[in-house]
Amino acid sequence: MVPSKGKTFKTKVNSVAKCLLVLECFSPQQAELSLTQLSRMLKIPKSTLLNILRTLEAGSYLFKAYNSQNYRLGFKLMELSYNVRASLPVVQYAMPFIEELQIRTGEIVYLTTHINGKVLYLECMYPSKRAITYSVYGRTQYMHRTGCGKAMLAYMGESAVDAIIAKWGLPRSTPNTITSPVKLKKALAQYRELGYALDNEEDGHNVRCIAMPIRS
Amino acid sequence: MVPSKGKTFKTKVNSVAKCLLVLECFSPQQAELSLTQLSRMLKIPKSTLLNILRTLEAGSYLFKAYNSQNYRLGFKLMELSYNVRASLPVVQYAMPFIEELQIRTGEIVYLTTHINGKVLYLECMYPSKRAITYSVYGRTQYMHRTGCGKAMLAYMGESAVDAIIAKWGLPRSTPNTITSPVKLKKALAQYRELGYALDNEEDGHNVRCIAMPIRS
DNA sequence: GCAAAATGTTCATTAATACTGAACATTATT
DNA sequence: AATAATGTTCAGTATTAATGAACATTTTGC
Repeated sequence: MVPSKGKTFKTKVNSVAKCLLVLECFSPQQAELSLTQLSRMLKIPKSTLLNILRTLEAGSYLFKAYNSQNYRLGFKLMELSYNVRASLPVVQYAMPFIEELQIRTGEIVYLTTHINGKVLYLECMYPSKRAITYSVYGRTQYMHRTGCGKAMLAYMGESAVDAIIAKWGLPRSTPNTITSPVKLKKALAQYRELGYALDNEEDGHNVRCIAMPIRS
Repeated sequence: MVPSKGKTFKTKVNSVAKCLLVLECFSPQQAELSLTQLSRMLKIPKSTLLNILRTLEAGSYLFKAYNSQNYRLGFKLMELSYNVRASLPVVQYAMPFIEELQIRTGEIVYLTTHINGKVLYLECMYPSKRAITYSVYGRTQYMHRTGCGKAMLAYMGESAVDAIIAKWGLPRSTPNTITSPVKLKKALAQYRELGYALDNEEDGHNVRCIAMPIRS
């Protein structure tokens, strides 16, 4: 369960755990990574890593960037994520409601869940006047600085909330971000009374938000 | 490269290759799979597989479906696919053109690439009147029965086209689907002359399509 | 354009551990 | 309740994943 400090997961198959960690090294900020970079990040010898990288590459989970030796996340992951989504009944069921909500309010509507203590965006619907319907599908964000995240936190046990704070901290994004555990918990209690959560420019300037939890 | 018949990839790390094959067993039609099902599909002993499944589960690449013992693809894959997309400059660059094309034609516009001999949908833009902007991002489709696929085939070498036919065949979807390699190649030659490819209800009824390749 | 540094790749050895089947536990079915 | 099917544990063994040193290649600095 708990990652043993330093090395891999220590949960069963070592080389598999390593290959998963490799995939998680990439991010929008770090779209390309070299063998040595990965080796340094994961503290795995280059020769060991190369075997893993080649296996991932053979399966289209990674590919070598054009005219560089660096690796990038491969298209196979897109294909798989389509299967995740296509088999998520929540999204299908929720779409009509999302649409109605969008039309009634004229605002952007998001559908989210949580994974590993972070908000995961599943679906969104923009006002039709807005030109580019940039897909947020798969994006993650800290829970404490979004309405959606706080709505979910409000209905978790205190120990679960503490675990998330311990894991990710409460990093600040704007002057309004709640960065104190005590204040956060007070806010959560308030949201429980209200039945919905608010975000008052806690993540982005001029971004306010109201969020309702869907329970069970 | 070529998967050795029966077992795994035979490309370097065995257990990693197996874990990748596990992920690829799932599909929208087979969203849930049990240990025994997977064991039968992959011809891997249950006890071996269980270790791999647990490792994948620990990393949120799989999870156990509520009130059943079956596995499902996990949210981590969504997260990763977001990183794939966010780091794809093509999508960013192409969006303004896609938008313009959509507005000028009033039709649905797709941006696709290819992976492993199939079409992969990257982005789409619907007419604003259309209510549900169902995301196709990550969907795959046979190349021979879509305009996009044939536009790409038209500019591949003949050996590459043959390899794709050998790999996937030319399965029929409508009476108009091209199911003969010879006819397909004639069509491709025609598209090369035209500079664009057509789809005349070859995949779905009442679905026609025109497709242009973006080269280099 | 050359030398130096950094990065990528190969390979043989071995220590580790992934794999396995048989036994047991649990759940589903009749 | 009995039976079948599926999931889980475990300890031994052989496979092979992991490794560092040597070599190849690419990039950098001058």
